Amino acid sequence: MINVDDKIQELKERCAKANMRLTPQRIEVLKMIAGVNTHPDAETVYAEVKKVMPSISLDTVYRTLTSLEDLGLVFKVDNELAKTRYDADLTPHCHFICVKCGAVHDVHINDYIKAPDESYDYGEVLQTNLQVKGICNKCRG
Amino acid sequence: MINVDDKIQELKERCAKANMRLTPQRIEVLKMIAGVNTHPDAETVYAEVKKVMPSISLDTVYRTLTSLEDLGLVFKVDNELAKTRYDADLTPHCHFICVKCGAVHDVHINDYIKAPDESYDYGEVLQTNLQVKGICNKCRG
DNA sequence: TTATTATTAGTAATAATTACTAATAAGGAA
DNA sequence: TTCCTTATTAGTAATTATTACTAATAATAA
Repeated sequence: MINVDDKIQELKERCAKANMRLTPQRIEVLKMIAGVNTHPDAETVYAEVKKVMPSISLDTVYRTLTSLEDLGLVFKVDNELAKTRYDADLTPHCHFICVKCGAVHDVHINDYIKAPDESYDYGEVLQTNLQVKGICNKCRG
Repeated sequence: MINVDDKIQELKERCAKANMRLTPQRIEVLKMIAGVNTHPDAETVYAEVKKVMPSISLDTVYRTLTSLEDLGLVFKVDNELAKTRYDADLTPHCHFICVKCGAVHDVHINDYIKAPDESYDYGEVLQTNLQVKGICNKCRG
């Protein structure tokens, strides 16, 4: 599990560097995502943060998630489900995604490569795929 | 590139087995996806199929894509973009996704593992991630 | 403390996808 | 082939995740 305090410290530094304000909304949203391993969607983040900050709006959560992504503190977990899921753990790792309930679990790549069948206990594997993301040559000009 | 005729043949067999009707809409939609390597979204499939079948509706395209997926003839390419992209090539392979324009290119896994930097010429890599999809233990009961 | 302006709350708008209904046509039976 | 049954379709309305807009608020620097 990642260290939430370290994460908030990083938020402070990156906001300062990017000339962005360190708002309690940003702190709470990041704290929430970094504190769980469930890879929550925007609505879930909203519901959780609302408990400690009842005035926060859904719009702010969406905007904040985008800001945190721009700052390189969280990223979107690719999935074919309806809702976008977020992860604050930036160390290289993979995900097991249940296509039925949408649960997202971390998978440790080295263990998985060594013994895909025994390395974890998440469920029945239907498909494994590798995504490489970047900027294509056309877009680089 | 996959053989479109073989793909249509498979559609016939699977429809028969699944008690689903072999409609011209299903044939045209599958033909379109199988005939390109651009991993089109629903709207693009709609626009293309409309050229040869002007009466087709967008709703039918969406339903047909789901049917073809259920039949195991196409699958959704995971991406964090707004629109879902489809692929009819079921042989194990990976994708390079441009986070700027949304272009999706095929990447051949063995080449990529051997020499990630030289194996292809799609663009600048920002992130590589592996997704494992399946049914989690909870959902299996 | 004050001023500047990025950020927020609240709400409206957008866009992808799904649901609904009457009409149509695929495919089996006669 | 022709007729029937009912899955499927076209057209449109509804839904749902996400984004945009605006006036009010509050984080930072002077």
